[in-house]
Amino acid sequence: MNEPRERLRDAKRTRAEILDVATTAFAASGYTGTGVDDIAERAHKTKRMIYYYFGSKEKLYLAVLEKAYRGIREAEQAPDVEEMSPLDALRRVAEVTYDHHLEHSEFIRLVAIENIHHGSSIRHLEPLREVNRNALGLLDRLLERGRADGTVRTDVDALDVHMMISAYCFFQVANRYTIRFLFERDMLDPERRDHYRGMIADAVVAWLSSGDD
Amino acid sequence: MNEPRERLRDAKRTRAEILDVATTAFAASGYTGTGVDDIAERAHKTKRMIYYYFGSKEKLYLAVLEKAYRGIREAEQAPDVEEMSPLDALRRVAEVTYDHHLEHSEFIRLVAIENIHHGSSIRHLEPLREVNRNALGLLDRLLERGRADGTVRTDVDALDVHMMISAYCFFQVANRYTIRFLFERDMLDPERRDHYRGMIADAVVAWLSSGDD
DNA sequence: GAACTAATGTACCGAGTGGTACATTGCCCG
DNA sequence: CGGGCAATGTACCACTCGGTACATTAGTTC
Repeated sequence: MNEPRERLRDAKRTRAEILDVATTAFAASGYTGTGVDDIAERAHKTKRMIYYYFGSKEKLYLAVLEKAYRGIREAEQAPDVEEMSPLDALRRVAEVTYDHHLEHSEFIRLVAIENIHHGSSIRHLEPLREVNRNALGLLDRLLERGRADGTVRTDVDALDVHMMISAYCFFQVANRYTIRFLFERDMLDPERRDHYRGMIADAVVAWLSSGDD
Repeated sequence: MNEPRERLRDAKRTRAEILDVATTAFAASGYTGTGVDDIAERAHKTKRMIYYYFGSKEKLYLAVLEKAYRGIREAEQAPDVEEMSPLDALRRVAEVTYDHHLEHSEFIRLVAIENIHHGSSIRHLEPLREVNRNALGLLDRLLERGRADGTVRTDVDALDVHMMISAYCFFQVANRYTIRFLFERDMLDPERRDHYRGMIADAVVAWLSSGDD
């Protein structure tokens, strides 16, 4: 019953709302394609507020990028796979990663945008490196177990596997539009989702369980 | 000895030079990130010429996109694999596709840019659909042969395979910058090229030769 | 070589955009 | 309750950028 009364001036809320709208806007239209005025209007704030809280368009974009990256890694619920066999676990990881990507297309678009700009912004987000490298820990342990019991090939590391899986998921989301136009197939069609999830899972398992001699 | 004398006014050459510079510029900085003045200057032409030959920035970009797409498919030297076993042939296709992507990063960036813009431009390039669908013919024949002799799983089609391979290659090129920063690994390092080429080749073969029952 | 047009150069406009100066008002604290 | 500052509103600037009007020159044609 202690609902905090709706205040007209709420720094934290204002800042957060701007950040949310900015995330959507940048993801939708790119950095240069998004106007500060647009963001202000869509957030029902004035442009003045954006500069008050973020200082510049560039810094706002930086805040968006950082929050998106942190959010994605946190949301990445490490599936409980420590009990499973390495290969079963890797299959599971592939499946979870697939769903995760499809549910966070906004983040994927931000990554694409950042790469278009040669990573000029992410460079300033040093702390993200740690966050990201840690994300490889789970894969690393699974591969190690698999190598130990002879079920997983020995010539690939955690990042290799991560790349294989992410590439597949990323591609479908990021290139949805050109694919749909050129091949008349919507990769995000819910009807086909099981098929595509199964594809990467099958590929990863088959690949990793095939010998490297 | 009949060198055509260097003319000061050469419509075809001027147009072609603008198109080349524009391709590089758009690929490097995106659509909104590239100014018409920049292109003009770097092509040693005047802005006036761009409008004379292309009509608008949008139409220039469209011309760039079309030329890039056509060029990439033509350069796609279909490897001579009709004599090989289906699986060997598919391995070869994966390897060739990998190299092809790495050598045409400009094109890949244009695709990424186009998807950032929701494919709003490629929509106007109807003829490209035909070109692209034809590119699947080779894969289709290989899969058919493989299914016939029982070496290839039956639950995937040519586009599925194309996606698997392209996704992997595209990802490494398109996301080079964020990957390099976050994981301190350059996916385009020549020293690792054989490893990464082998990875997708192994994965495709292992995947397609694994059963689907 | 005169005439005609394709091809090019120059100078400018108007809208949009990132950013800011200055005024104002709600909220908390004593 | 009233002062003081955090938070917000308004109006504006400087500049970029896509696009164009108009003048000019190189090539071609007869």
